[in-house]
Amino acid sequence: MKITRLDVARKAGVSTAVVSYVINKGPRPVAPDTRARVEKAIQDLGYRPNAIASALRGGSTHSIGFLTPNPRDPFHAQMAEAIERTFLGLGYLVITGNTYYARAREERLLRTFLDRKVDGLILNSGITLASSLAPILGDVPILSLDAEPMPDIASISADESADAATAVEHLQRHGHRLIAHIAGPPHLRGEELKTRGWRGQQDSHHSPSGDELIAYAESSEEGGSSAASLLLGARGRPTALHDERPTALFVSSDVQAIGAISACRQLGLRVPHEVAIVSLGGTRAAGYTQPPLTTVRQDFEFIAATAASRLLDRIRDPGSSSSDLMLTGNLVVGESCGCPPPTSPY
Amino acid sequence: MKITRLDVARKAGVSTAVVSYVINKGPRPVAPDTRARVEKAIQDLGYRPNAIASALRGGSTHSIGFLTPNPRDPFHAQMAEAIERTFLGLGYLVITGNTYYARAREERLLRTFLDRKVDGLILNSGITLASSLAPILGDVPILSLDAEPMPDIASISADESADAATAVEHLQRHGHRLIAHIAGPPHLRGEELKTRGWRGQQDSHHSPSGDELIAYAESSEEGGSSAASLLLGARGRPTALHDERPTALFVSSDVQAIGAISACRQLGLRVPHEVAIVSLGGTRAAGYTQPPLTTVRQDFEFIAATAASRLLDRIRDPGSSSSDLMLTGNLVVGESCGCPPPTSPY
DNA sequence: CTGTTAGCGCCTTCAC
DNA sequence: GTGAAGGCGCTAACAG
Repeated sequence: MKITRLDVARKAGVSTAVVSYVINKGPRPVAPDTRARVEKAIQDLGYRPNAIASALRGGSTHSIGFLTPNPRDPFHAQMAEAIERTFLGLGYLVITGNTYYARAREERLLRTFLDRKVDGLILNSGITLASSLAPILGDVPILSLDAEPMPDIASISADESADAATAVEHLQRHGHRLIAHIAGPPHLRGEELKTRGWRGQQDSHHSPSGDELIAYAESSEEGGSSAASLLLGARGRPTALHDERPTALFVSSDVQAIGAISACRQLGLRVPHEVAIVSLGGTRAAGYTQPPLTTVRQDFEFIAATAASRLLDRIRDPGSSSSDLMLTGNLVVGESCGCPPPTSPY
Repeated sequence: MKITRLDVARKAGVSTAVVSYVINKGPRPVAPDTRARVEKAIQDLGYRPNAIASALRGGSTHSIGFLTPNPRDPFHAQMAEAIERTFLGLGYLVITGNTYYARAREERLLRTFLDRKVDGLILNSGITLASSLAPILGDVPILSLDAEPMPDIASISADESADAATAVEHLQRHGHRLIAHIAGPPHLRGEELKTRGWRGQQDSHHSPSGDELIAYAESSEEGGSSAASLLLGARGRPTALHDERPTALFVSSDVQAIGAISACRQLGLRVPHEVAIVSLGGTRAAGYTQPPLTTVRQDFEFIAATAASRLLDRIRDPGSSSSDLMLTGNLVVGESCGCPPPTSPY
């Protein structure tokens, strides 16, 4: 039942080499009629080359490994989607591994990817690529989507700090001073940068930016919800410096913002009237909250396309130097910040 | 730079066969001290077996292909997550392909999976597995998560029709008669079953179930939003039979329900007071809408675990007969149906 | 233009 | 308990 190249060769009355030449369109020319015979034999037999054997022989696997932290977070889900689609379009299979920010999983997946000889790696796991992993990486081309640039690893990332400033500034324009911050896990470089952006913008505006205005939480609805409860005084917790309630929240991710809105509602606080919210992400979900979120959007498709072209460049020419790219997002105005709804078309 | 088994053998002063025995714990015994020497050599050299070569030799790839239709839909995203996690825990790499309900993509991914000799396949692509694909499938063990049972393919699926009835019945208990239905693409078997469940439940309650109460839309926020606008008369469309507005919506998926809520808000209709909503899914997102969704939840973890054990059984013993399993979901009561909010814990 | 053939790295039967 | 060797299916260098 299993057809090998030898079967095709026999049926077409040629050698196996010729079959290879036909399939790979090279490296040697094949006479048109011979080619036709071979193609017919392939058709008739329903022959499919064995990708495993081909890979072993030294060809590439035409696959790349992709480490992503959390498919539940729509931000990462959309990124993953764009990556997968882009690479598939270019003939590469993307093998995705979810790390859930767990080092053990990250390491395990990385090993599997390398054992399977992926042609390249895209890392977006959010975990610092500590030196402990360096030795196992070998010389596979790597592209990082994390905010942490590493020597000899190309990277593309959002300019978290600038995006944070954009978000906070918008809230300031609405007149807010006491802008609290729902942050992601602080050990993640990207999250740290967002916090830094918030603080910088608040400082330059002479507005408070103390630690008591920050609540750290994981990037999930639940995380955003409990962080918001904390900051807005669910349990009547008075903030150390200011006994006023924050009038606005700068939230690290859309998904946390969804949780935060939910928490506000439970606390009886109206968004945006009593609490204004701006988040970072720009996922599709942001358009469907009540009220719609104001958020800073990253262009996933562009990131994926750029990632693909840079990684494939390095795969083709491993000697090419690695580059780093930082992208600023665009503010997408919803209503959670206090801006008026778009006038209805009716 | 690349270490092969021969290097290990040399360093340990044994033959390559012994190294194999040590690595695979068989099929021949190895003397304890020899084993120790080999293990040390492996350590020292940082040797990793080449999974490609191993697969070619005839071992398995320890990978399974997974076809999922749409990672943007949290329902499928959560399913995918559970599948990935479960199989990784069992030592299998899951290679996920997104089909977006496109036959061409489905076929292409399937081919790639087979060319790469995955040990098994999990299909959740939502597309009818037409006979056109049968020939390329060969004899790989397959488990389908689609609602359509196929001969010789094991399947696990939600009892869509029963779940739909559960949802509709809950709305009926709230006193609703004119319950419109936001349906998914009707060519998908699962969607058809949901519609059937809605109709059956309405009929048995002597409530209207005509086609004018159905709006078909893709499973996305946008789809749910426009379908809701249609049904609730955004453009003042009067329904053919009833000039009253439906008082409730039975929605095929959580993500559509999110869009529907958003549309209601834009139409100035309050949920649940003017429009009650119940959906199918039970995703995490359902808990964070305003108001929280009432939805029928499927147990993703259980489905994944069962899928894994059944597929792996078939991989180990290809002769074993295929079975079909249908699971009913549980109603998770939120507030979108009209039920009162849980009393606050404060 | 086409055929022959030597491996890629691994597993496993067979001999010792 | 250990070693030698064939072969999985494919590619590409080398001959013709």
